[in-house]
Amino acid sequence: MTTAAKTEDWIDRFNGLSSLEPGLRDLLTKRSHVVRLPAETVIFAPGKSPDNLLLLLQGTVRVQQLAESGREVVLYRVTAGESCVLTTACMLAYEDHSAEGIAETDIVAAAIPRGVFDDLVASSKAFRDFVFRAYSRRITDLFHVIEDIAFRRMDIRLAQKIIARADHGVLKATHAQLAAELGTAREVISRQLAEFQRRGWIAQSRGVIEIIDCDGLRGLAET
Amino acid sequence: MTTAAKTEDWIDRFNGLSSLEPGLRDLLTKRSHVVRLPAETVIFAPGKSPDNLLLLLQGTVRVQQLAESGREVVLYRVTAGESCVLTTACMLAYEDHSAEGIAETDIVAAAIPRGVFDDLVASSKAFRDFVFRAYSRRITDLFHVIEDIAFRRMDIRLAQKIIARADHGVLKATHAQLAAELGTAREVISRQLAEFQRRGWIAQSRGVIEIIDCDGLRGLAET
DNA sequence: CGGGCTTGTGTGACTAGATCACTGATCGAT
DNA sequence: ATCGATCAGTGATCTAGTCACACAAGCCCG
Repeated sequence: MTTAAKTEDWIDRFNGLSSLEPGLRDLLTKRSHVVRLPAETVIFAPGKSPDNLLLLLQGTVRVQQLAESGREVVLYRVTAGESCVLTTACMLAYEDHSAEGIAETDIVAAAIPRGVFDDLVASSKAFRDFVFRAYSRRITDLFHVIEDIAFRRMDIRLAQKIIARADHGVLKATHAQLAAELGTAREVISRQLAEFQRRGWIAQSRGVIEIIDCDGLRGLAET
Repeated sequence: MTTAAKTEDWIDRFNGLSSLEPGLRDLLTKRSHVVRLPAETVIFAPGKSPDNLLLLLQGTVRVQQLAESGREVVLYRVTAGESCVLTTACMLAYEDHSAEGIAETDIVAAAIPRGVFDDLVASSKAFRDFVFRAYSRRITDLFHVIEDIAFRRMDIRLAQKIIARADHGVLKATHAQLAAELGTAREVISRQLAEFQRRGWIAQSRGVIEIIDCDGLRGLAET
C-alpha cells in the first residue's frame, strides 16, 4: 500500500516525533489517516470543532479571529511539520471561541483521532513533549500578536508583514487582505502603501505589491 | 501534621480534579507542597520560568504582557481554584515570552513539581482533562484580549473593566493602573473617566472610583 | 465591441486614541 | 510647614479607524 508507505515516514517530518517509541509509531501510523483538503476549506470555526488532531504535511492553515463587525486579525499560521494543536484538545472544552482555521493552500495532513491522541499523550513522553511544545509555540505567537496590536505602529507592522510574506520580492495580496491580516481597516493599508510607494520602497498594481527597495522597508520594520 | 491535612482536601477545590484516581490523589498530595507568597511576588517573568505547576488555593495572580516602551496589558488573572498552567509546561520550551505573572494578593498555592506533573499527565485521564481544560480557558482569555484590543472602543472596555473589578461599587485603582490593565495610556483613561463623571456615572477621588449609576455604565458596556 | 458587474483602490472629512510636555493636587514623611 | 513623590488634568499634535463616496481594472456576456 502506497498510503501505508507514506504514513510510515511522515512522522519524522515533525520535530520531536522522531524519538517516538517504536510501538507507538505503529499506533500512530495505523490509527491515523492522511487527508487532503482543497484551499479555502474551513478546518474549524465557531461551532465546528474538529475531532481530529491535524498534523500538517503540506500547505498552510491560517488561523484568524473574527469580530462581529466583520473585521478580522490573523493570529498565526500552521505550516508543514506543525500541528493544529490549539484547536483540538483545547477547544473541545470551552466552545466560546471566535477563531477559525482555514486552509490557505491545498493541504495534506495526518489526522489523529481524539482517542489515539489520548493514548499517545498517556503513553509517550516524546509525544507529550511534542504536544506541549506545539502549545507553547502557538501561545507565544498569540503573545506576539497582542504585543503588536497593542503597542506597535501600523507602518512598522505593515512593513514587516510585506517582508515576511513576500515571495521573491513579490506579494500577491489585496489591500483588504492585508488589512484583515493586521486587524486594521483597508483604507489604512491603502494610505500606508501609498506612502511606501512614494518613498520608492514598493511598486503596486491591482492585487500585487512588488518590493523595490527592501532595505528601505527593512529600515522601518526594524525600528 | 496540619499541613498534610490541608493538602489532602485542597484537590477537590479544583474543578475536575475530584475525579482523580485514589492512588494518584496520594501522589499529588505527597509530592506537592503548599507555598505562601506575599503580594507583589513575581511568579514568573522573562528569563525566570518556574519549575512547578501552581494550583492557586487563595489569592489571585495577574498575568501581563510588557512592551519595551514600558507599557503593559493585563492578559488574564488566575484565581483560587485555577492553575498557572500556561506558565509551566508551556513556557519551558519557548523562552521567548515577554509576559510576567505577579501575585496580586498574598497567595497560597499547591506547587506540583515538573516530574509529578509529568507522571500525572501520563497516568490520569482526569488530570489530563484538567490540564487541557485549563489551557483552553487561558487561550480563550487570550482570544478575548485580542478581540478587545483590536476591535473594541476604549470607553466600552473601560466601562466593562470598572464594572468587572469594582467591589461593592468601589474600585481602588489609579488611572495609570487602569491604563496598564487595558493596554492604553494614562491620559486616555483620565479623559474617559472625566467623561463618565460628567455623565454622573462615577465619582472619583485619588486612587478611587465609585460607581454612582451602574446602569449608565452598563448601558455603555453592553454596546 | 460596448455595456454592466464585481472587485479593488483613492480620497476627504471626521472621530477616536496615543504621545508629548507640561501644570496643578494630594498625601505622607520629616 | 515644607519637600518629594505620586496622582490627575489639559492643550497641542500625530496616528489610526470610520464613513461616504468616486474612480479604475478586470470579467462576463450579449
